[in-house]
Formats: sequence, structure tokens, C-alpha cells
Amino acid sequence: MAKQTQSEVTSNRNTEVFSQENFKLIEEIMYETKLAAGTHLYWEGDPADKFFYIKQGSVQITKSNDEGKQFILYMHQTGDLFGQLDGLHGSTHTMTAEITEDSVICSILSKDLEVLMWQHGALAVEFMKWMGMMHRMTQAKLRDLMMFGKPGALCSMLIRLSNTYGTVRGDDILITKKLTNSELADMIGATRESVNRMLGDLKKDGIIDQESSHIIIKDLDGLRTICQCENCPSNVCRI
Amino acid sequence: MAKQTQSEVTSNRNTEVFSQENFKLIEEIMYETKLAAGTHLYWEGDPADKFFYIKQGSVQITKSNDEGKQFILYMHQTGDLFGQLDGLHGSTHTMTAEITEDSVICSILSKDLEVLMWQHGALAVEFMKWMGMMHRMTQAKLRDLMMFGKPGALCSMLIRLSNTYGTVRGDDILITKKLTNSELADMIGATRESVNRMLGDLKKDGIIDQESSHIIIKDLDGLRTICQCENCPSNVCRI
DNA sequence: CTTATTGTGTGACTAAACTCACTCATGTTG
DNA sequence: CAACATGAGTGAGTTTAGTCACACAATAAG
Repeated sequence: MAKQTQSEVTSNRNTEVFSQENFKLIEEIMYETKLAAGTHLYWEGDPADKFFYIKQGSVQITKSNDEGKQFILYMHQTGDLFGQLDGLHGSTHTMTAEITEDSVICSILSKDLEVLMWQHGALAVEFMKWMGMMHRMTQAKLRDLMMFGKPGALCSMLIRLSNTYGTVRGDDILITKKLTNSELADMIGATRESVNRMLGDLKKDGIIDQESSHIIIKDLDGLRTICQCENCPSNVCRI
Repeated sequence: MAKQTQSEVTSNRNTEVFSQENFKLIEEIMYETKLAAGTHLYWEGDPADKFFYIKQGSVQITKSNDEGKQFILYMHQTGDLFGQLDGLHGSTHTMTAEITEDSVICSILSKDLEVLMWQHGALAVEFMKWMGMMHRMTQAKLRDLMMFGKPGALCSMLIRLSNTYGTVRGDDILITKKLTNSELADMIGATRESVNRMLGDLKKDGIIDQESSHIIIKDLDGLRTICQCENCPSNVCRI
């Protein structure tokens, strides 16, 4: 992980749950692949029999409906682990995983992982905690997207972005990830135009600012008020 | 489980994941409590260090915002297992668990469960599969609530209800659980009035019917069309 | 059997968010 | 440096869902 001159707000969610020894055990059963930006790791309907670890790069998990409207559920980045293990035979993916920048992705076969957990109780416990954390993140997102209207959804997403891609810059937080208004819209189930207008309002109120398609958070508490943020741990409050 | 003269659509999600032997192991570390309808199993902010098994009864997991609007995330019933294990020290509940009928609830301390998983690899694997299934259910719900408007959210909820509380009656499915329009509204983040009007529309189209506050599904495919249902397994598509 | 209480049904109005149509800015490519 | 593509910004109009205000039905309680 590259060291930054600015202090990092971000934290890697995996390293907080997995001990080094146990993560090494998982690394031993990984198969590495290189994938170019724009390709797909899996499509909706593909068998869901693997976990993935992003050694380098980023992956978006999306879902499209009949009218072509897209919803971005997760944006995974370097160091993230993701995948399904649900024990239903013939389980398939319900979403699509899109590589958004050239990446090195490691696959972990569920079967191999099961064997590992059989043998290493400590790993099983840690893996379970990680799964629990991921589930909690999804639940938190569901709450934020449902309960506080579109402005609340957007603010909660900005807080998540600051936890995932934020670097402190004086009193402000710079979101290092470039995002278009359309992408933000797809993350909260709104339209580009609505997001544009809402960002405008937030800028007018001095809550955020923008510098060449980077968002800068000037008043985190302002955002928190709008989405009734409860200050949940930053490894749960993520994209 | 009482045997019914009508064939059951419902399936218990736990028994499909846990083998009898392993479930017995879990039963050995359970502590039983009786709780009356209207009481609370836990409140938002309480430490989250237990799992729960409903031996008899039902429990709602809800969240309220500042304006008093309530959101019902899950409705658990007899035979269901639920709870959190996320490995964050001092982890607390973000939602409230409300007993909705006189119940017998068994607590499982996370600590005890961890020990058990340490010792029994097969149990650990099954538990993981169960957690994955629960997570998948939450993801499916998030998708349905976000992507297809309020009518879509309602239809997906009716399908979930039929998977959870449905009994086949001729060509129809009767939903055995009594639900008020307000409860349905709180499940999909809508208002009572909107739900009332949407149910009226569905009745007019012959998709559902109502008999003394019980909903009867007459045209499941009609519902499926509205929420672009993909026929996900009925142990994932639940309340 | 009367009276509360709780839930349903409905119309009129308001607010939130989406759609469409277009302009302007920025960045990329031959 | 044109020419094109992509994204931002904005107004006008429409659709969707929420709010408010009641009437009425069903159920429970005294």
C-alpha cells in the first residue's frame, strides 16, 4: 500500500478482521488473473462458487433493470475481498462484476475455502466476522437509501466515499476517487440531473466543494445531519 | 411444526442449511427465555454479542428515524435464526428487535459460538453458508426496494410474503399472516395511503384479492412482471 | 349493545423526483 | 487545432408518492 504524504482517512477493512497468519492461509489457495478495465469478472447468472481478492485495481458490482437503468451496489478496490458463499446448490450471481481499471484479481474457490475452514478454526471465526461486517454494511446502506430521501441517500454516500477514498487536507476531506454525477446517481438510485441539483445545493450551503471532478467535504457534520448518521464504524460505512 | 391440511409453500431456511447434528451442537449452547408480545429483545445501541433462535413466536427488526417514521427490515418467525457477529469490538445493534407475539427465544452467545466453530469445522462451514444466504436476502431486498418504484417494492414484498407465509389454495396462494396496510407500508418505505391505493389497483387487475385482512395472490406471474422477479430461491426471497 | 379504538378507503393538494430538451464546458483524438 | 465525445448545468413540464382531512368499516372493550 503506497504511503501518502497526507494522512489517510481510509482503512482497509480486511486487515482489521484477518490476522496475518490466517490471511496467508487464504493467499495460498488463491489463483491470480490479470483483467483489463472494461472487462467483466462475472455476469449475472454465472455460477457463484468463488470469492475474490483484489490485489490491485477496482471492481464494481452492478445490476441493471429492463429499462437499462443501472444500480451500483458496491465499488471494491485494492485490498478488498468480496464474493458469495450461500450453500444453495447451483447458486448463481444476481449481479454483474465489472472491472473499472486494469486489475490483478485473485480467485478463491469456495470449495478450497471450506476445506481451509474445516482445518483452521481461527480462520473460520475470522471469516465469519468478516462476513458479518459485510452484511452489516449492506444493511446500513439499505437503511440510508430508504429512510432519508434522495438528499439523505446522497449525503450518506458522500460520507461512505470519505471513509473509502478520503484524505484529510486541512479542515477538509478530499475524495481522491473521480466520480461523475451519473455514477453517483447510479449508487443512490437517482438521476444524474437530481444529483447535479443536490450537489449544487450542498455547495451553496458550504457543505461541500468541487475541484475538477473531485469532491471536497468541508462540513462533515452538515452531511451527517442530513442523513441522520450515527457514526457507525468506518469499516461498515463504506461503498 | 403443525401439520397443515393445505400444502405448504413455506420452507424453513435454517433446516436447509444446517444438518441435524450441527444444529444440535448449537442447541446445546442456547439459553431459553420467554418474552411477551410488545416487549423488546434488544434496542438500538445495545451490545451485539448474541445470536437468537426463535423456538416459538415472532420478532420484528425495525428502525425509526427522527420524525418517527418506522422501517421494518425483517420479520422473523418460529424456527428462524438471526443476529450479528461482526468482530468489531464493542459492536452494537443499529436496529431494534420487537417481540410481536408471545415468544420463546433462545440466545446464543457469540463467544460460545466461536468456541464451537473452532472445534467443529463442519459447523463453521454450515454457519458461513447460512450467513451468506442471509446476506444475499438483504441484497435482494435492497435491489427490489430501490429499482422498481413503490409498486415494484410492494409486489416483491408480496412475493416474499408468499414464500414466507403462503399456503396454496386451489390456484391461489393465501398469505396466512395478518398484515395491516401500515405494516406493509413500513416494510417498503411507503405510506399507508399509497399502499392502500396500490393494493386497490392490484385487486382491480385481478392480481390479488383480500378476505378479512388476509391477502390472496391470484396471479403470481402478474406480481413477478411488475418487480422483474428473477425467481430467486425461496429461502433467499423472504421477509 | 354501545362506545372506543384501530384500520380502511378516498379525494384534493403538495412536494419530491424524473423526463426532456437544450446549452455550455472539458477533455480526447486524429 | 478542429471535430467529436463526454460530462455538467439548468429550465419547464410531468409523474410519482406523500400529506392532510375526513368518512366509514371492523373489532375490541366496558
